[in-house]
Amino acid sequence: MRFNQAFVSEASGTRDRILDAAERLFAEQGFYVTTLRAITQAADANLAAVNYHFGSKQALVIAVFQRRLDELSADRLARLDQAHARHDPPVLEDVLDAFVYPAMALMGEREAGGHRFMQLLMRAYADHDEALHGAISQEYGHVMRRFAQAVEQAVRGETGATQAPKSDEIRQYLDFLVGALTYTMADANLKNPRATASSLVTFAAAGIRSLPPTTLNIQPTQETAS
Amino acid sequence: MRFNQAFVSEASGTRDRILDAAERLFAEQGFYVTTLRAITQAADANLAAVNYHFGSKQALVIAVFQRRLDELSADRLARLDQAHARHDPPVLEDVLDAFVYPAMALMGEREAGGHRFMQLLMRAYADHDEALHGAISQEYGHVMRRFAQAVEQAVRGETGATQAPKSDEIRQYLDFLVGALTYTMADANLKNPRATASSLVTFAAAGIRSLPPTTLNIQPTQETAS
DNA sequence: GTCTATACAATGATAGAC
DNA sequence: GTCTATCATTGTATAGAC
Repeated sequence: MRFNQAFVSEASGTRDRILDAAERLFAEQGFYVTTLRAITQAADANLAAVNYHFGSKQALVIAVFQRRLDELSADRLARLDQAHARHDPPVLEDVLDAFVYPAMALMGEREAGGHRFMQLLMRAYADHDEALHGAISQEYGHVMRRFAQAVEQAVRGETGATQAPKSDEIRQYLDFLVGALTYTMADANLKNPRATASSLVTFAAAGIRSLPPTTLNIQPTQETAS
Repeated sequence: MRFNQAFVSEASGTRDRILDAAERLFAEQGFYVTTLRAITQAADANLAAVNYHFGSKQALVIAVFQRRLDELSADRLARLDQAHARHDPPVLEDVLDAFVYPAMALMGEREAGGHRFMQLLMRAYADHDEALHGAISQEYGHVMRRFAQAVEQAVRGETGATQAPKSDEIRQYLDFLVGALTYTMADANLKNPRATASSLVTFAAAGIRSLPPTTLNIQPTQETAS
């Protein structure tokens, strides 16, 4: 429904200019304090252009967001494919690294605006904004499903057994990983992202391996001392 | 500097009414969308009363926040003391449970507003608000230090060795726990908080136990399959 | 000291001309 | 598609009543 858009080469440059300016300003100042007037001024566009192209400020936020999120998801899935190619049942650490590394890579890339995106991700989850939350979980759902599948294969491959933890539990443990990752990477004072990401993979791998196989009633003794 | 405040029994009821109304509305709608006019109207107070008693909307947010946070911290520390009383070097799971349980308990308590507080916590970390972030980390810092200490004792007690993982690494792994906890509990669709909290303790305990002791150069082989 | 009424600048959004 | 003009609403500040 937007054929003209693809036809004209530099047609609606304003839309992209607004998108770029918004991303930069959101990263520098955050959603709330960044005004549409500041965005349009930086983009050399008119105030009303935002509402024309995106409908609302919230819609602009989602648009800016989704662009990065697509990038992140693509990077993760590519690395997951690599992990699969390396070993038939993938190594658990490789799978987790495929999930964690791309997020960490965002930290160093852009001009000091990497961790801002993680903050935006946190805010997206914290917000009651159903539209934003829905847009993210739709994209995220697909990725998470593939990673949960890969983790299940990895765990089953390790034990050599046909039994593996239930999918629901694996999904939950992946949620733990997402939480730890998002929270940690959102820290503005994070010193060594690379080392932190590595630690997180070790941490999560140990946690996932602690999952008991399905329908296995034998449990390790809880009492440890004295 | 506020002696009259303590003297008069029901003196400034408006301040508390505003605090209560703000908490409820923030929980229901979030920081951003909740206007001061809506708060003062719900509190049956005048608009200007907010700025008189708190100075600004941001200061009100912090005040609302700190009230719950103090409650949460006190609960956690009390349970940590219980864990210490149970075993001399505390059991790792007990320590982690002392940290996780109070947060989970918030979910069921208040009239469907429990998980909202966790969302507010996430939002606080996601926000670029330095004042809010500072107010939280100041309170949290003390608590986290005590828990890191307890975890170190627990791990050292398990191995029986005098060596334990470095404090910095333990602190980092606790950050992972905080992230996973906050993220998970902020989910509005969380079905079984109790079971989730239990899983999280198991998950984190395994992760922490995977930490290598200090100055130990021997590392486990990364290659797993074939 | 506590509270109220009122005013102010800035914001997101919209309508209509071009 | 773009722009100007305009709107209602927001957080905040002030003057003054009790």
